Amino acid sequence: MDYESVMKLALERGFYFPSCEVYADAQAGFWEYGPTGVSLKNKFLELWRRELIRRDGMLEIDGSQIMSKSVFEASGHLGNFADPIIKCKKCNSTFRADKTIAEICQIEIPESAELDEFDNAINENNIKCPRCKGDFDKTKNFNMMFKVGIGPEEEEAYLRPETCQSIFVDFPRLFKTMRGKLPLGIAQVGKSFRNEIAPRQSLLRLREFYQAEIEVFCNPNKLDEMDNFSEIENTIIRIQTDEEPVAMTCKEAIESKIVPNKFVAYYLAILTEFYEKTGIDLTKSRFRKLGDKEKAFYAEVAFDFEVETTIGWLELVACNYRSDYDLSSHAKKSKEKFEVMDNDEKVLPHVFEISMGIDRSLYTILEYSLKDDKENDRVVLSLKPYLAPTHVGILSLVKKDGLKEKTDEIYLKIKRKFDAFLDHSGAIGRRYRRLDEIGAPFAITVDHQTLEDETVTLRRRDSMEQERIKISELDSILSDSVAFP
RNA sequence: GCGGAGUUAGUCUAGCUCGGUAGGACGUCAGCUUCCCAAGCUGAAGGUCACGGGUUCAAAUCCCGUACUCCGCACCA
Repeated sequence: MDYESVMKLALERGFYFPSCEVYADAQAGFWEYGPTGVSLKNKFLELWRRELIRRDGMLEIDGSQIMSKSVFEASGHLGNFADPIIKCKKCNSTFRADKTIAEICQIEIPESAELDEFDNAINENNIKCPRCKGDFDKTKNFNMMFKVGIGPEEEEAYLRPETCQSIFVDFPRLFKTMRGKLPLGIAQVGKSFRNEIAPRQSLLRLREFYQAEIEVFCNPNKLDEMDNFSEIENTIIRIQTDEEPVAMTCKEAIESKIVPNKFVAYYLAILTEFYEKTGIDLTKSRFRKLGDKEKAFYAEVAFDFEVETTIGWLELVACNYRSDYDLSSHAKKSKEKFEVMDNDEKVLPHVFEISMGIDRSLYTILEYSLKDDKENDRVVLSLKPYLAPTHVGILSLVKKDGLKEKTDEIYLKIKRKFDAFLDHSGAIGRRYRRLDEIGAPFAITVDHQTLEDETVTLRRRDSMEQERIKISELDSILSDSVAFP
């Protein structure tokens, strides 16, 4: 289904909606998750933990969202995460200073240069606004990080623009106290903040957004010594280096040198196996190998995991080989030791990062799951049962003759263990349709026969078929059906 | 940030040209019906018409500004 339909579902059924919407000064790029959205998000993250964190024995931490200035001096964000911009005094158009100067008079000034250099170049070459020929104001730095003032002195600090910096900064302590051994994955789920110029399309371009990041620390001399490579050597990954994505096994990817080493291949594979289980159609996905110009400032090799949606290819995960960029910068700045022992070898670990956009992933799952079932005149959210915000609807066919009481009794029995929704009111068909829309895979209905033989009907969302089951079997049937794979 | 279009109840929308203080559909809730796939009947709740200002006796309607949403451009670890 298309973006508009997903948006409508999100607003009507409580998946997500604009932040502060009752106030006129609400800023763009901030969205809230409602009850169904939170439930979906929690289950998505549980799947992520199972398929990546536990599978690989990673450590998960939860760091501060506000971090000190030094962190971002070391990480390079204060210098590199900013663009020099110039604004036309007449028509208010904004341009990148470096790009505009290069375009008009072929002078290359690095974007990290002092701001005076841009102003001088503009004055000396008499550069005017390309749109209206007006004069430019002085060059300003637009940094995408949100600055915050700490305490009464308003000391300078920043909201993190990516969650991984706390993983790097915490690495020495975690490695020591958690008895770390390379390769070691450290993961974090949390919010990151970027002051986007033009946030767009609800969850797809936010100023405050969720990331699930994994940083795998490794010995750079042992990138092909990956014991568990055999687990995934036949896993098919789709890689795009030129025009079209090509499906190949991890073994083939290594042999053809499209993926540089077994270490990177292993993580691309387990990431693929994770997304397979979210219900997204992986034949519509690709790992796009980024060229030098597209890569982030810290990346040596980069693959973006992208999925084709109705609004185009969408980047869900950035996989970057960051080498020792982060650990060596933090070591230098903080004067702490970041080297660790790998058997008898002292190494400064390299880092491979799997940086997942949670909000974009959830949107994509919704888009792939939402179906317009014209035959039955309904909209169905065919989520995997283990991702469904509500597992089961508990319904009374009618309220009288003690059916309501019997239904309440069953609900009480299972509501702590499953995400169950109790509903007595309205026509039964209407209640089924409502459950279809929030993706509840099952509904059980109490009818007159229930009172005679302790059985209920179990209705399946996708097929709309019903079967009669004993109430005593309900727990085990549901447990099996909504269990994670 | 620039340009264009838009904003009326949870959702879709009528009314705007030609000013006279909001109407429908769906959805929601309650009751009747007691019924296995959005049925029917009765009733109800829900809108200071995005926000702020102006013109006017009177503004959803005309004018100005702002915000947000969508599209295009630019930007995008």
